[in-house]
Amino acid sequence: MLDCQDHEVCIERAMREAESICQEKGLRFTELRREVLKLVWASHVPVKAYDILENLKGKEWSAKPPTVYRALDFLLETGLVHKLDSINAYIGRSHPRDHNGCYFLICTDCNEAKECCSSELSDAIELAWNKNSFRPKKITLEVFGQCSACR
Amino acid sequence: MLDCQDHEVCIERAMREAESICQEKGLRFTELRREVLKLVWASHVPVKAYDILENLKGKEWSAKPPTVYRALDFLLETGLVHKLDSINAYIGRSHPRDHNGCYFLICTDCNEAKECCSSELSDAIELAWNKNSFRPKKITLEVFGQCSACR
DNA sequence: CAAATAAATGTTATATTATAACGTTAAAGA
DNA sequence: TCTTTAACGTTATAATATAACATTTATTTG
Repeated sequence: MLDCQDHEVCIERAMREAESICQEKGLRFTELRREVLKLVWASHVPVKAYDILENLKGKEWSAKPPTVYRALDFLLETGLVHKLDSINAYIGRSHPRDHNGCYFLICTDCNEAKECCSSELSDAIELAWNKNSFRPKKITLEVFGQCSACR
Repeated sequence: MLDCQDHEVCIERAMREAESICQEKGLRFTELRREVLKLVWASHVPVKAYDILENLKGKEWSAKPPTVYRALDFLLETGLVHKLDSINAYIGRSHPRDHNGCYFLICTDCNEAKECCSSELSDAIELAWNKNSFRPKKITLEVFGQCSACR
């Protein structure tokens, strides 16, 4: 369980931040993209693309796979959502303005995913790359285990 | 480019180590599993399951998807190969006896993947989990970027 | 050793995840 | 307003992976 008291508040904060980020960057935050982001934020549990698809169909949309994947691509590029590659699922980013040193702790019991930012960690990672004279572009760091509430 | 002078030697070392690990653990290292491991080790570039499938068909095997996925599952469980979740590809593990603190540096230019072990890194990671009182079971850490030879 | 059991593989079918390609609509810029 | 571009609709299909059940091969046990 996350320390999110009222998830409605959580969603609204995320939507407001998304609005302002898109405005700043001159990006079009369309109805569809808004709706998909809301569906991703519907819980703190990572969601699957085809679940979003089903949910969109329940509303007025004529949704087909590309509908969802395009919206997700936009949200990923903008840093508003994160894809958990190891489970092919998507999760809203709590700190969409910080693009570095963030990773996810995914509880295998309750499925909740918590976004964490740690500069110590990103420093250690950077140090390790330097040793290998490797120039990192994208880091995928996903940790599965038990969260504090589930043990 | 990796500092592997003669890849044949590299493959043979990996196969010998696999043999002895399976023997120690009392696991059956069958012809099929051997062949799949060889195909994974054919290069230092991560390979796709369906490419292995095609290669198996080129030999005497009656290979279908489950043929390959089962063999890969065995090799994954035994720690002989690693799955790179972000690209759905498989790579031979150079240090199959060390199960911790290992990660992969994948060059987006030459596609080569290098296995790295760093205790500093795994310590930093562990520290971060402790802060979140999270008990990690599986860590996926994949770094994409440019290797030293490609810059 | 032979029978029983378990493990591995064969086989068919299908589920899941994702994208290509092209047409249409809506928005932004000139 | 016209042109251009970006977003979305639609059809089809590619890529990745597993379920379920039959058969074969290896191991264990009586």
